[in-house]
Amino acid sequence: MPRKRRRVSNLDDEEHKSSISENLSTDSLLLTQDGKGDSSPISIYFVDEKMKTFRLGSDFFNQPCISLAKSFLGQILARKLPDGKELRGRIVETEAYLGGEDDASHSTRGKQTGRNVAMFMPAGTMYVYQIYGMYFCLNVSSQGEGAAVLLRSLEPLQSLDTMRHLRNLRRKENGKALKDWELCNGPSKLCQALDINKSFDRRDLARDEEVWLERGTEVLGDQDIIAAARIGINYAGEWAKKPLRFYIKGAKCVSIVDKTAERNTT
DNA sequence: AGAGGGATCTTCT
DNA sequence: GAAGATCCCTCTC
Repeated sequence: MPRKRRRVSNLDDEEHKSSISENLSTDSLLLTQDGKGDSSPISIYFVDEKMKTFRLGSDFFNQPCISLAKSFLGQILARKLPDGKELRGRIVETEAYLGGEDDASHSTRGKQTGRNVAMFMPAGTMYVYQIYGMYFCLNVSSQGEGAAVLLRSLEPLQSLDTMRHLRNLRRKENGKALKDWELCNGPSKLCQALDINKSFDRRDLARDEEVWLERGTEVLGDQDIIAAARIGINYAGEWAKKPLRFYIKGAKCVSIVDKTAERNTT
């Protein structure tokens, strides 16, 4: 039986030239980890002359897994397509996968395989794996052996028309049009919308030319973050219940809202 | 709003 | 050979 495969046609040409990087000020070049003031400020920015944009560097990624999972919230994931078009989205939901002790992690019990080696590579390395035979998920390795953060949802900011086009490639023609908030509200949806696939596995998010992270404009505090159980890991026993999923309270594009967790957070 | 099933194939046992 | 860090469509309440 011939396999159906829709052709990836030329992307929409509408321009969205507004550049977020141009609006970034330099007065917040320092941050304190966890906002608790218990560690000295670290420099996390550098200006990539080649790309003419601010981006978060290796120091940002080199922090403990849970800390990094929270720190991702509010930051901006940027993607440059081969045709030069830039897509951006604000990260609103992540999950921490701690490594050896974590039964839900691909790296549980220190298990290292061909698939998950990126989890053991230096902090900031992207781990992209295919799931259910047809989707991709994007993780970023953190401090800690085999630990990584799954990026689950973005609030689309730039080039939404292109994101919608990329998302529609695998959908029925008769299907309902995707709302803006549905473009990236799931781990594999964001990979579709930003055209992130297996070729990004093991690449460095701090230095890659096609995808990078920028400092968001809003400063978040602990009161803005909900901690809830992770999704789709019910097989993991006790670890399935641990509050290792983090999302921005009230954010529109969170994939699954946990009302119980929100009640217990106030 | 929620339940259920199909799609689809790599990875590891 | 089976499961899976998912998504989408359809059916029902």
